[in-house]
Amino acid sequence: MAKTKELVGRQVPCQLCPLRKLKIFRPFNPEELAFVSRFKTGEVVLKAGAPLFLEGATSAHLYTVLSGLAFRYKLLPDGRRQILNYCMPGDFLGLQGSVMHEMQHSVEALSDMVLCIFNREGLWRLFESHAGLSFDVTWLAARSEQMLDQQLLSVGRRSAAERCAHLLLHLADRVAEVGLARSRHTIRIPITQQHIADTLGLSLVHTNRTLGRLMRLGAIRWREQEFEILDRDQLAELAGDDETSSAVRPLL
Amino acid sequence: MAKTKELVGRQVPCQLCPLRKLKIFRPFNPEELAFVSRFKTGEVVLKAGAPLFLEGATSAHLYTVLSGLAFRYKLLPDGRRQILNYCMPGDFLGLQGSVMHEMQHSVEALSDMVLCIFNREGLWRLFESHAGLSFDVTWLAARSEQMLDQQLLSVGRRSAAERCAHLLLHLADRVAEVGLARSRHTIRIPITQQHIADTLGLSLVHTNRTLGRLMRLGAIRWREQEFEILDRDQLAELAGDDETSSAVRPLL
DNA sequence: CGCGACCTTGAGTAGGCTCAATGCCGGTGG
DNA sequence: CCACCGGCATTGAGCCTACTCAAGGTCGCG
Repeated sequence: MAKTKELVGRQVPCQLCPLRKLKIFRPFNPEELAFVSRFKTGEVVLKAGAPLFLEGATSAHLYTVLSGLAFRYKLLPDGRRQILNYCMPGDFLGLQGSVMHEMQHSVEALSDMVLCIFNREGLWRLFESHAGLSFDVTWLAARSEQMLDQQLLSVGRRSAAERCAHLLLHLADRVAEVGLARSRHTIRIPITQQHIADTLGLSLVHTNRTLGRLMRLGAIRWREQEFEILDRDQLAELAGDDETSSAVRPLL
Repeated sequence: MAKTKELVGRQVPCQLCPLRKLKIFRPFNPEELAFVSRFKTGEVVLKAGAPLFLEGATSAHLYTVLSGLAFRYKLLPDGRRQILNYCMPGDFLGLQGSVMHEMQHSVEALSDMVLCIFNREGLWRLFESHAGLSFDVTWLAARSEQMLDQQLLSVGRRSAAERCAHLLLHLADRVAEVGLARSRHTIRIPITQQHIADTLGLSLVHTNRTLGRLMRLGAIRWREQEFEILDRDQLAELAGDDETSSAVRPLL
């Protein structure tokens, strides 16, 4: 049986973290970098499909995604699943668990991933000693709240086609931000239509038909677990409201 | 013309804030209280229906709800509205605006309200000087993210009846937490069925019919802009998943 | 070669939507 | 004092979006 979760000792020192080179992340001063480096206790490697958090469990850890993708979701008792959002490199995970008693959502790897591990006590020390970094943590929390707001607007008030258009644009933008787009509009993420459906509050069948319609319109291309934006303007028009929220952000 | 927004100089000193007596709020030590008191720059009085924030505007202020209710919402260009959540006494508003460039959502008073005003720079001083309070701010952000998660699950995956049941329970619980329930289950909040509809991603007509069904089941009572929980168990059963998240929380 | 994961398509159903009209109530102006 | 109006709840009718059930296709893998 293949291991799905593997713990690795400290690997990349934060100072050399490849993510920091991206201009989307604000530069840290050496002192901050040193602290974050001490804050980090190791790395985990996750196989695609493996759980990182499970709803109801308590987690002593915080993570920053180094590479790979994941999604956050909740289940209803009868198995209906709602995907809340997607986690990309640079995202900081597990704050809810560190701050509340137990996890109120689950997280599952979408692709193989590597994550930095921090622990709760470290978070407390961070607040005690580094106002700037504390502010960063809060900033990140506010940002993810914003993304949830958008998602809620979509699911609550947009039609199926609008939702699809909006989600695909949003995903494409986020992927591009962290340098994962192979070209300007070609996105390769290991996502199935079932994921899309569970993200948008639609059924699988209807999602398939809606994507099919978008394909016939020439707006996108879909080929086994990967999609491509062909006509960004058309999608943006459909989506209605194209908030481009890509602001420079901290990376813990 | 009646004023809809009125600025008032400092009124209640935080040490005497009536909200602090509620056991749902964690006790602050005198030093913290003193700081928060300095952080506070005044109060606003809002008439029901008046806006507190408008999407796209920048706001220099943060607020804590002292009394009254509000709701946070987003609009689509064509006017469709999604209510994101409700704001109750003790809630801390405007963090997004303080932390990002501009507001990505609007807030409107549901009833007459009084709010404490803080300003951005104060927030920064808070982070610099009070690790505990900074942590509290983050805690509150994580909590509201959690509530959004729940709401998203509801809108994405629950049926109309389930959504209504869940929302009414949720509102009743929150109102009771801050001591606003007139009795164990009688909730009096100035909410219309249009608000419910916009919260749940349903049409007004369908919301009305669904509530009507709940009324005929004897689960709730609805009388002009106020409702009452008659059969909590039945509602909880319908809602499926009754997370009672009422944890002791900070009050800024 | 069979199986599992995923995408696709058809057919019938139903949950939820729109349009439209009615009733109630409180406020306002003549 | 009454007529009118606007905001809110309610109900009927018909439609359509999105759902369910079901089957079939492709591809990769053991």
